[in-house]
Amino acid sequence: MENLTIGGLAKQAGVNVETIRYYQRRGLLDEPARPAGGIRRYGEVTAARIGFIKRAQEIGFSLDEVKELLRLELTPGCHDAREIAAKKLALVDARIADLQRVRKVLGGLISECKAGGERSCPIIDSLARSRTR
Amino acid sequence: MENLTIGGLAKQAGVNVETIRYYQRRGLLDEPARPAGGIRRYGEVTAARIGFIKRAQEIGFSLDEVKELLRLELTPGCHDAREIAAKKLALVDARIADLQRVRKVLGGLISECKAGGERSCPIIDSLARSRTR
DNA sequence: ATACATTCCGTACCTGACTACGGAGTCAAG
DNA sequence: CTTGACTCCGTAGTCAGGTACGGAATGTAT
Repeated sequence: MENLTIGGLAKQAGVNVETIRYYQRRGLLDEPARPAGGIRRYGEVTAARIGFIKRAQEIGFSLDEVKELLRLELTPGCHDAREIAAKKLALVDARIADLQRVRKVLGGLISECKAGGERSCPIIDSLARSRTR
Repeated sequence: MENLTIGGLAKQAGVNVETIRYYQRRGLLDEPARPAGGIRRYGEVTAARIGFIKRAQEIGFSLDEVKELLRLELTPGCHDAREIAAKKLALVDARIADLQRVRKVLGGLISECKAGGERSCPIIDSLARSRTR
């Protein structure tokens, strides 16, 4: 262990070297000490941590939130993590609702458009008029 | 008409002055000629155009797409606008599907979290483990 | 020992849609 | 005629999450 260079770590974790540096700057990963003018070495633990970050991102957490979750990893209890997740869930729900509204408008315009003759475009027309809803 | 200063236009259209300038730079609005060292004047047409832009943005078009739609406003026929809208609809659908997947994961974690005892947090645990499935 | 590959480090650049700033010019009111 | 508000114009900063660059140092293979 502690045998990976930053390049090896990046390969292992499936991310760009620059991304690792970026996470270090952001405080999501710490930088191991540099042995007297040599190069840093990393272990599996760090690779796992990057995995954690990436999985958390996938389910919608920002890097700041991931940082918080990583902090919580060390503290016992579930409460704070649950709160963060619940907040995120609410945002996701709201975003879905938004998009479904958009979907409806867009779908409506498109089918109007298909139905109509060639006179003028309902999509353009609808945008040109102030919203009647 | 053509009696509004940029500030008045901004107020009328409900946007920031800087936003109007920005739209001009982006080519969504044209800049009226400046009368010999004086200040530009704008009319209702421009306010309506800004409304068009804002409505199009609301239903998810990017400024580049809006620019395209504005261009299409002048050409007869519906085909191109419909194509842009259909592409956008597909993206929206895909995004909704993504978010619903996220929603499910997040909801699952939260309820696991509520159910479990105090031993360790299922949210953190799940992120710490490489994804099963 | 000489290439060549990597690392280190700071800094700049990218996307999208703005927002802010600063100095100079212009306009309307008092 | 001065004050204050507004416009004009270019440039720079913001957010997130990275990516890219460039020069110096270090590591590795031949």
